[in-house]
Amino acid sequence: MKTEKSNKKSIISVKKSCFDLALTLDCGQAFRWAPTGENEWHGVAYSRPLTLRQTEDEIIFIGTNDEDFENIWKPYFDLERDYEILCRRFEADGNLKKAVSECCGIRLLRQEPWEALCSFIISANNNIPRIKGIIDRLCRLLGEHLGGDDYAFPSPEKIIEAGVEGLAPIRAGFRAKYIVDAACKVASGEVDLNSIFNMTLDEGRDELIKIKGVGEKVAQCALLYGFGKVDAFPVDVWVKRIMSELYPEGLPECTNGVRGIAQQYLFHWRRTR
DNA sequence: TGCCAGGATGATG
DNA sequence: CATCATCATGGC
Repeated sequence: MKTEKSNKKSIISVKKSCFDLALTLDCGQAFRWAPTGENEWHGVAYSRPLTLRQTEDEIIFIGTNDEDFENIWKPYFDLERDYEILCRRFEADGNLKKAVSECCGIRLLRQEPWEALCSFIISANNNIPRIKGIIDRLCRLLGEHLGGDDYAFPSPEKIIEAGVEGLAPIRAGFRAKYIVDAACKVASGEVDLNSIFNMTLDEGRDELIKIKGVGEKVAQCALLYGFGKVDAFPVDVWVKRIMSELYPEGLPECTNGVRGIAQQYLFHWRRTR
């Protein structure tokens, strides 16, 4: 992945290689990106608004600067990982080869731990369009206004301040009390998110399921999307079907160490057919 | 109307 | 250890 930086107007572009905006931003791993035009998307992460545009052979980052690109967006879009090689690896398996042929271009997003945790608490027994709606209302209600139509993801403190009753307008249903419980345990340090970066998958899972509403699946999603643990393996209804139909003996060898990324390809491939 | 959606929980067999 | 009702909401 080569990076071309232009000195003018804080526009940065990267060579498009296994990087498709629609696939990456709308494959069920993040919920705060929306299309704003032909091959153009806008969203907020780490309290930074960003617009992205996709051309024939490159992805253009609009509204950022060199520092944020290096510190925020490079890790966020997993730009250091060679997805060409990864896709070759996956092609060793017949089913994954089909998924890669249709979904090559998905990159695994490294989101904020707290936002990823909350997002997947909200995802419980829910569908993607409504998850997006609830998170959007949550950010508008309690998130810092960043100008324009952009809001940051609210801090645990703001959510505690609102309480379950205060969250009523976001219409999260039974999940509201889980969001507040997560906020309390994170704010008090009972659950230390930063320490999870240095934990094994099992240790991280045990830490996260202290929170009400966080079970095996939500914990694995948080580890995968919020902590960069690409071997975490969330199993939802779709992946459950894939595993019982395609891999009754377990995942193939070529997914070792990056099971979460393989899962993302399989999940999206299966869900969109 | 009934069913489904990136589930967790507590009770029951 | 496997199964089940319940939790609330919007889209179809």
